[in-house]
Amino acid sequence: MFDSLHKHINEIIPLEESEFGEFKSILTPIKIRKKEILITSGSYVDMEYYVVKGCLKAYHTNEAGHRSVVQFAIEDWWISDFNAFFNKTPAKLTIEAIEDSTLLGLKLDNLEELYRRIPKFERFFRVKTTRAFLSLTNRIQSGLEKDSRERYIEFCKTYPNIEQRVPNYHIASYLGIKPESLSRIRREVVTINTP
Amino acid sequence: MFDSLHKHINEIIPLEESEFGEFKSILTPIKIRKKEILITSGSYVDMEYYVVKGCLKAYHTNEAGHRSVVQFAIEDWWISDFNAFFNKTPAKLTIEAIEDSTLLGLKLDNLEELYRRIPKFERFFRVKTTRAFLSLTNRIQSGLEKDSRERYIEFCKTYPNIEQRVPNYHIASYLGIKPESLSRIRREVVTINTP
DNA sequence: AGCTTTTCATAACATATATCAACCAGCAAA
DNA sequence: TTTGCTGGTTGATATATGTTATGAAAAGCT
Repeated sequence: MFDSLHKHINEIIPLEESEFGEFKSILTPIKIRKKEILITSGSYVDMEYYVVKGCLKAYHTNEAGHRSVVQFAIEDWWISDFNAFFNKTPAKLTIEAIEDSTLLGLKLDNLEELYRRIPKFERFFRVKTTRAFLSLTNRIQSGLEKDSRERYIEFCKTYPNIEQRVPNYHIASYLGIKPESLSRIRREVVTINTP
Repeated sequence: MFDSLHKHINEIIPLEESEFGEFKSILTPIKIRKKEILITSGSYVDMEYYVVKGCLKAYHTNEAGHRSVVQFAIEDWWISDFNAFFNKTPAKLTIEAIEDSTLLGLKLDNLEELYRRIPKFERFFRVKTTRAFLSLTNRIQSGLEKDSRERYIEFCKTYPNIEQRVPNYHIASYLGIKPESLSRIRREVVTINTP
């Protein structure tokens, strides 16, 4: 249950066994079935979640009722409505399991207490957040200068494991296009690659 | 010169005078004139920069030579090619002054050393990075679900001080549209607001 | 002041994507 | 078996944005 997380942290900050033990003690294991809701839009968000096993999506619903997938998460990723989590405001996102999933929940209060007790964790999360920030800058850059086909191809290369697991209409939503458009793009891309 | 930065940090982490003194000692004051290049695409990036006074843009140039503005920076913001800075890889962005500017440069090595000596700074930059991450999630969400007009209006509301200072074609580029499209949008928006 | 460059605006036409509607295959539930 | 649901595809048309070209006002420079 905790092995993948231990490894995940150790790749950035080597930990004593006891330090990881302290971390473990503030985590809440959670099981969630496909289609169940982890975070409901409008509610307060007291945890961020590490994905041990499974696949989830975070989506936003606008005034017109249209949904956009803001984030996917699979094994070894963190997911939450981070805005709501860090600012203690009501969630604007909904988070739903795409597959049966196993998570480890981490509360903000416990995290801040952990930072005080073991500063290594402050470093770990600084590094993680920096990397997350950098990957968002890349996503924004793609959105600015690439057309839909290029973004789709890039998505397949960057996240082959996600592309295999989630329905195409979720990917379309993540790319900011309609499923019909993605279908047409896929037809062209597939045709080009199969002579 | 250092007052605004001192205040900027103190709003997140109250510092002893001596702690800020240590920070000051690793900063490099830099003056740059309008249109001068701060970071050249392809070069290595040894600093991130705090803007004391002025206005700059970070843009990416694609294979076809088209440029997209990835970031603006005005007083109290940080700017760099953060990907190149943190990963010690060649810059993919160009950073150019839009106005004569005064900056404070911070080297990665000095920053990491500072983290070891005064852990408060690790906390400060964790918090700053978290906020930067959150603001990028908002920008991505806007890109997914809003059309160009809405994104332009949102930009004007969020960054009125930037909208006043930079030419419209820079804003168009930041929004991922062509200046001609922004011109059309502005005509409609202005018409609606002036009966 | 006079000249050049920058910035913004406009128009006509081209293209990509959205929209709307219909359809189909696979599959699970009844 | 039928039924309904999910995920995907296709076609006709509408709309938004890009492209190309032109011009004019504003700003900067000598």
